[in-house]
Amino acid sequence: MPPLPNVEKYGRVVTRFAPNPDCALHLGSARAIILSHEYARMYNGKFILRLEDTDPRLKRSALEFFEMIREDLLWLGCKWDEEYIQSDRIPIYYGFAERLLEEGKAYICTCTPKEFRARVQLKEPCPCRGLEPGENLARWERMLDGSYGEGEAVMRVKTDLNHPNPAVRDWPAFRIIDTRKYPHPRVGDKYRVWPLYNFAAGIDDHLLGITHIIRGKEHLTNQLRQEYLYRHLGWEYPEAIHYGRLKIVGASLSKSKILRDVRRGLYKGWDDPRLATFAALRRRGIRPEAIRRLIIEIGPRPSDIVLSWENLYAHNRKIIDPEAKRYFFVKNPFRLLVRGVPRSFTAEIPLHPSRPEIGSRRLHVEPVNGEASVLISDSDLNLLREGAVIRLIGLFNFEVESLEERRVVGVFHSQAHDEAKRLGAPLIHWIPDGSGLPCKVVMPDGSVASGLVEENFRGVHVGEVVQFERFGFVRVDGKDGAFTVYFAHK
RNA sequence: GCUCCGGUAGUAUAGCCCGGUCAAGUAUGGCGGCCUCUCGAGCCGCAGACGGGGGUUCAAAUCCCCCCCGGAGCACCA
Repeated sequence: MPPLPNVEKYGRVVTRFAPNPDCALHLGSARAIILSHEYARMYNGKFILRLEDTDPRLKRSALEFFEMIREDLLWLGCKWDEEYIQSDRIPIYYGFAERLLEEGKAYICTCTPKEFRARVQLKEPCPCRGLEPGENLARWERMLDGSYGEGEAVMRVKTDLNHPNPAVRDWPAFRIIDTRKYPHPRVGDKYRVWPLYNFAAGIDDHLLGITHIIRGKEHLTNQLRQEYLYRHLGWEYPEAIHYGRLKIVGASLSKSKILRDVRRGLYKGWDDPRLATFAALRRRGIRPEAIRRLIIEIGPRPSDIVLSWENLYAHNRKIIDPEAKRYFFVKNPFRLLVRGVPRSFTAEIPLHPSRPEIGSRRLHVEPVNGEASVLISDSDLNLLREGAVIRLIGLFNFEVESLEERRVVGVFHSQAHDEAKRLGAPLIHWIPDGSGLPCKVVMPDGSVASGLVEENFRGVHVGEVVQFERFGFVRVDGKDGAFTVYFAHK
């Protein structure tokens, strides 16, 4: 990662991650989290988690997300040194509001948004802008005591009406929310005047001693706005780094969309494999370290990017490949009868091809009247042309005799693997007929593949990531009755 | 429309500030080969990019201008 700017100016680097707990976290937040955490770690600094739950109405936070966010951060390996929740800090914001009002640096505006916008477009002040501090304080009191209803008054921070960007002119800092109608999940209707993002975040970044803000570039104009607040208060704005927007092919990283579609039941939950939430990635067997490496590789550049899933999978594969045990999973089992099998065979196959020390698994085939029956995946049927020699991995080679509607019939050819090599015979996986544990594989697109996994699979524990040979890496999700695994990637 | 930010191979990233060593490095993906009793891993090789146009300069991915394209913001959201 590139060095942080002006580190020497500050005693200790302090970064923060400041989400609104209104949805499950997803890959889109990964940059803010991991970069902030990683930089803090790199400079031996401090990483703060700040929950920004200051909108009880439109982007309403929910208790379940507070906890989900903490879980995700821990899972990602981003332990925070301090935690703050903005709904606990309302009186602090009120204090600064009053100070600004007293000093004539903010005013209470009772114009309608439309009126205000029209004026500010023309760089003209609204009538409220010239009010005396006394009157402003009185109006502020009326906001607090309920004399003003929702939408009837806002506090605005004075900026520059000539600012080229109309969006930074006298921006709103507090608004009224009828919390009896829209109670806040943590503090109910205790407050009816709530700070807006730029006020709360601006105040907190200073108060918490944040030295480096790492956030998306959609906040670029927010920095402009907040700089006025800092000037009013005599503070110095921290270093701010704005990274570009991150997308990943085929997944929506829009909180509101995810929220809506989960609520609608389009998805099975926050960890539906079609989602790019951390919960979903976790369930699929994506390791946090893979996400961390990916994000660090991407860095804090300001350009927008569209990630390919392969970018993530490649990192993950490097992590899980050395530890994933190998098993045979036969998707949509199809019967293969091999005639002329001279005796019984036991295949002994290592649990991991490059780590023989961790042991092996055995599959036994007992012919009846010289006929051995095994199950193979229907996806291998295209390899079985009449006359073709095929090797059943670890077992023996056979020659295809005939393809029937419900089974393939072959004849024993030889046992040696070398013989298969010599003939260039394809290798396919299999399980003994009559064995196998039912297993469902939940794919990233939400579809489900089913089949049988070899009996040796019985010992795996939930959460383990294994490789189904010639199929892909999967994470064991459940083993009550039938097995359920989630597909990670090839 | 206005304000701002970006554009290096399929994807991601290095280089850009401080022009030459960049006929552009790396990872991943693709292709080919080797190896391996997996379509995994590993090894070797191949193909693949400076958005376009001008200018400055002995020399430009790097500096300047114009254009094109992409994105963000323009909320009593965060």
